[in-house]
Amino acid sequence: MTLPHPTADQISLPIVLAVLGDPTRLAIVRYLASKEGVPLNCSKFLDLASKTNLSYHLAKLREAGVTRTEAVGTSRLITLRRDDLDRRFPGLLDSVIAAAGEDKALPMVGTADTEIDA
Amino acid sequence: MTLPHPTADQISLPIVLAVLGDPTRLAIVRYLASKEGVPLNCSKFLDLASKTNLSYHLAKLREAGVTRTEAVGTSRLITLRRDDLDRRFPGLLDSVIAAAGEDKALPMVGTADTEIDA
DNA sequence: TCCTTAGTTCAAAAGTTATTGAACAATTGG
DNA sequence: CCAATTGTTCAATAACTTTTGAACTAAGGA
Repeated sequence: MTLPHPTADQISLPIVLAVLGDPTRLAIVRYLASKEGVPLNCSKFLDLASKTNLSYHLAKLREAGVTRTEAVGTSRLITLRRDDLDRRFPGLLDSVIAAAGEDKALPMVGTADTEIDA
Repeated sequence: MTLPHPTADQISLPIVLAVLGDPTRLAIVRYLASKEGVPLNCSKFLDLASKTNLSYHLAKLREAGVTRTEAVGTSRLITLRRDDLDRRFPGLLDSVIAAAGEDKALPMVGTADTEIDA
């Protein structure tokens, strides 16, 4: 049940930049980076957008090669493709995440939510 | 005759990423970086797009704070806002330019042209 | 002054991306 | 099996972005 992902060398710079150029998706990536290593499921991001819209944005991130999505039961476990991105575009993800970390204008994940660490 | 530019602190990360997410604009930025220090005029980029369309893309770059545009006579001298971008988003421009440098899929500036160094 | 060069503006058309709601599928727990 | 949970798909619409051509401005040279 593996969803379609580009291989590392299929990842395109303009597509990655365009995909990260959306505030909702940038907020998702920032949150994924802040929990690096921990695979998160879609519901974590429900305060950013509707379920349907989230599905759309998470598909964009996956198709661009920014995230990896594993289907486990009815859940999707989402992780950052850090090694592939670092190999392909050294330093890019780090600088984007560092810059996003400072950004008060970006939507926040886990502010209206019950924030229970599972 | 100074055209409107955002101040350094008005430069927004998602807007910069979205603006760089267009292949034509990324090619412009790559070329500007390759000639860093040398202000270029719009005509340098005529093999990327029509005059009208270039005007549009160069305005996007300027409004996002990626480039600075000086009006000199009937020309516009365009430079990268490297210091402002570096201050605001350390490492970002460098990693984008390095990644773009390798990218064979991006359109090229100065391939069909008469390439006379003025 | 007239012509050319360099670039902008405007409105329309074309294309693309984002958002929505309703309906669907698949897994899991009771 | 039934119901709930988790997420997807589809079609429609809304909202933007890109591209175009024609008309324009502003400066500079003959």
